[in-house]
Amino acid sequence: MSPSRRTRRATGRGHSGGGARHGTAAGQALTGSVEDYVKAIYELAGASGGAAATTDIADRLAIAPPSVSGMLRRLAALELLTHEPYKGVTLTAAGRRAALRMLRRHRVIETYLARQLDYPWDRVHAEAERLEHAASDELIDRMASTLGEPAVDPHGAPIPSREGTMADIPQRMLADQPVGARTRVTSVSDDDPALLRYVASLDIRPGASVTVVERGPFEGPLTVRVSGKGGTERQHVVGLAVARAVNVDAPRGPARRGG
Amino acid sequence: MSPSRRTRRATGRGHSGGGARHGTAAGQALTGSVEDYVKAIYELAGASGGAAATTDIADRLAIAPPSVSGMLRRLAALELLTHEPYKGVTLTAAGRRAALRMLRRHRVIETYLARQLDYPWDRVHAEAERLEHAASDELIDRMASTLGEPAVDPHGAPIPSREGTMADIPQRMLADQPVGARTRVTSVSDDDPALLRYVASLDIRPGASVTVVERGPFEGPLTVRVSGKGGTERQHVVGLAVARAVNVDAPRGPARRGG
DNA sequence: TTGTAAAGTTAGGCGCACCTAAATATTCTG
DNA sequence: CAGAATATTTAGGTGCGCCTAACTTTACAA
Repeated sequence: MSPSRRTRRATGRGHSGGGARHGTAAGQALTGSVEDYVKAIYELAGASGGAAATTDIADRLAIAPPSVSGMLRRLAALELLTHEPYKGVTLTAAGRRAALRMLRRHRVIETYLARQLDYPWDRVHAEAERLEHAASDELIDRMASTLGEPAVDPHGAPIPSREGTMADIPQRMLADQPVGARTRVTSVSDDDPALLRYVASLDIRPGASVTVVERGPFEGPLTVRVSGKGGTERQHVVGLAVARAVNVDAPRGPARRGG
Repeated sequence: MSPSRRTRRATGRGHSGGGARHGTAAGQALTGSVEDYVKAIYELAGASGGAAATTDIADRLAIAPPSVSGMLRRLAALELLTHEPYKGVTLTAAGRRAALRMLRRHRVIETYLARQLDYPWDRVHAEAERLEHAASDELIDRMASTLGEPAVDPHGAPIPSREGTMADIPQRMLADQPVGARTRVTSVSDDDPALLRYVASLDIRPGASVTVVERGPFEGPLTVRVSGKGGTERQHVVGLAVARAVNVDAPRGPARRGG
């Protein structure tokens, strides 16, 4: 068994340690870390191509700011973003492409887990967070195809297409809606399972109608009326954290009429 | 946004760098590397608890022998194996448990990909090789449950149970069968996609009947008669690499009668 | 039994991705 | 506009998991 060994190793990895784990077909092979950074920056800066701050990235990835500083230098060298020291970073076209690819992976996986494997709403995120780095493009596409190319994930977030385009659904936080506005829930932020479970227990899900009935003073809690799919109508008082996690579409005409 | 950061980071990762990526519920949290080593050693040493050689491990993982030496020391510290320097390594009970867990993950994923996502036979292995490290135990169990707790993977290898036990199907290589023996294919080694495609093209799959008709001299090629499921009967000359990748169960009575 | 080939180990390095502590730049506030 | 608070970067360090080169142990054969 001796000659085969040298041969195989000589063919594969070349020289020094560390490095990328697996190929991804699109462009270079990115590590899981790089993928996480790019996705986080995209989510912070938005599709508009704005800048993201070091501290915000650090916060989102639960990493110390100096570590982020160092990594940003490497991401800039990879031409995934431009870095103006002390100012912030902006994704390049390649960076946005990489980010949208990860967003697609994440959301396709979430949708697949929920629909095909009966995963509960609040657990798909954590599972997808790990699988999105390990799945091949083929697997993602097979999942999407099995699901009939879904347009949104279980939390209502739009799924980027295979080609890397995403519907730009205008999002506004429930927290910003005026009293009396009748809105439709488009999506719910998915990164806190406990909050997600709580929101679901209030029947606040994509598609539900929510009307702001009252608003406490000094950024206080909101009283909202929720019309679920089954015609149910309930009223709740929710804190700002909840109101900020819920995104709604355009107001659907003033709800109040007689008062 | 400043106070939340310190808090979150202080809660999570503690101090120094590197380390495990994600928890696995069973025992400690093992890195992907550790999982690969343990699985490889199990496959080399067999369920019988034999010893594995450094070079063989290195060969199987496509890693240089000194790297393996170093890692074995760490695996020994984790009490997953015992290491007699210059002799070889033997998995402990914990090591065998960890290996069987990985084997289950790998084979459940392979089966799921093939049955639910129409993955071709020869591509499930590579995909599973990456997913097995990222999937949670919950996901594996949901997959297995969806499939009706399958007993074997697409290549015929037995799937360890949730509790970590595996049917010990006696395996013998087709290459070792005597001329005239009529055997049933139990499994086909899955790590070489090209070989797998070739074997499939000969209708040699788990369940097929194979009779050794002739055997070339000096470890030469074998002539085999293959009876597929559809009652087809074909004859092929296969090389030793193929004959060694195909495992068969007990001979099913002598096939020849008048000869 | 002794000499050599093969297998295995030690020694010394490297890149990645993280860390803390300390310096520096920017932004707010009085 | 000075000083404080905050954001960011530099400096120096760690463990992991790999590498090559060189050495040691073991196994086999003359």
